[in-house]
Amino acid sequence: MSFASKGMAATAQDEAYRAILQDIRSGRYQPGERLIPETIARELAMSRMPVREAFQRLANEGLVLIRPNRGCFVSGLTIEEIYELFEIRSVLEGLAVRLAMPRFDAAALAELDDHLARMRRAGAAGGADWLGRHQEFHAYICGLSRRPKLIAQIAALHIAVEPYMRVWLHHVAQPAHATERQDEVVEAIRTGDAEHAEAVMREHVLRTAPRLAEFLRSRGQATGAPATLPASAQI
Amino acid sequence: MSFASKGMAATAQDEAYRAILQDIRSGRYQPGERLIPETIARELAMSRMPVREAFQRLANEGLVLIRPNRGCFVSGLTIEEIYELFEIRSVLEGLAVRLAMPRFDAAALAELDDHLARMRRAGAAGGADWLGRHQEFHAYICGLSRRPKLIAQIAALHIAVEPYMRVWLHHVAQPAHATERQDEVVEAIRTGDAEHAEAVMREHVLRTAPRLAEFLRSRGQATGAPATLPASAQI
DNA sequence: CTTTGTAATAGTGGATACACTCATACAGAA
DNA sequence: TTCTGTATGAGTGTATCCACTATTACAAAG
Repeated sequence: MSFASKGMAATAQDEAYRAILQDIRSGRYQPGERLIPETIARELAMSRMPVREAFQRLANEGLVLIRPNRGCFVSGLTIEEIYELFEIRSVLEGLAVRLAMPRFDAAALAELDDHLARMRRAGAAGGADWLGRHQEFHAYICGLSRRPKLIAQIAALHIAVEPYMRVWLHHVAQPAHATERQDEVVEAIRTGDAEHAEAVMREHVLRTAPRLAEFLRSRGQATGAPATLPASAQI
Repeated sequence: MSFASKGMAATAQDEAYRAILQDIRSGRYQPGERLIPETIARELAMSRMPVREAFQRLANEGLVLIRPNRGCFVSGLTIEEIYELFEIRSVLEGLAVRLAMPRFDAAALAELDDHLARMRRAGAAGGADWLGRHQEFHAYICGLSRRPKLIAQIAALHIAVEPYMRVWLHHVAQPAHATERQDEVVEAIRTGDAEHAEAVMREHVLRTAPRLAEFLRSRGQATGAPATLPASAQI
């Protein structure tokens, strides 16, 4: 399983949330695009109200920006913000792998190898679902940390950059799946040294950022104009 | 400034959010307690709708748990969950201080000393607002990282444990403000060694967890019964 | 042609209304 | 007495409605 939410939607609001999330992740709704509750409500055969509440949730996760009285916009990330998300994810996934270390027995290591194989296969097959496999790989490691909140936060970070990763992987000849070295992570885990695994994971996560940034800069397009306020922003 | 949100509430929903948040942080609403929209709405002189939307936001931040068709409950944290939050915060604040390092000039260091002094003063005066001062100290350091999302996440983590910290500080003879060594953090920052400062900050944050946990265990009370689902939970 | 004021319209936030779910209390059966 | 089924009421989720805001288009004045 990757970073997709499980279970069935119990409520209309939940249904709306999943639908919109899906459309943002897939890129159907572009950064900067305005989301009109009425339209979406009609599409999903419900009223505007549950859609509004779905907007709230998405806004809290930073995927959408609600400007009071102005509407709801898919939040575009600046390159700096993308960097920031990678920085945060690097330490969180570092923590996750460190905490997961005691649970890497032979079976888990075998599972890891399976994930590597699946990723390689997906990469060779054109890379269409490489991104999903890659997320599954990370999700599996994080899952072994047995820290629900940590896992949720990491998932949210994966999702936030997903649209950008998607265009990157789609438009570029030698994207991540050719050059990323997940096996380094597995190798580090195999040593059994938690500190080392943490350091390698950090490095691994961070490595993607500059390359993605460079691509987005080259397209000039990275930055969805309206800056995204981090919802529960404080200080 | 500590981890309080700034600005005026633009919308009723925002007003509700702030009011409820405040009451959870202060402990007026106890973990496990059920929040009834109608009641709160009456208190705030508005309808139940903006209150519901505030619930959504709070649920995403993990402060409240919405059970479909069952109502909204202040989420109690188990001791394990509290540990988890400290773990997460330790790596995030470690990252923050590392990124902030280049901005610690003489003026910033002086400011830091001011914060230390304020904390000591608050501690000596009985500790009533020590917690606030302590949060301000951390907020100042994190602020210098210039990473809005990172700052927001750290703030959310501070807030989540705040109710527990509050009872601890209130009920215990020698709480954090007597024994915590914030000066170690400042010392580490003064060395100019980013890696070192990160390590010390991590250690510093983690140190509180076992003592808080012990207190809560002794009261038997830590765990608000209904487990808190991490909102955007995935995998 | 540009600028500024105004009207029309689309869209937002909030209040109310309604149907359905769940919990509790109670009555009747075992 | 205990168990089970039912009724009742509180509370939730969604739809609809209304008032207000913002934006746009357009017209009049410079």
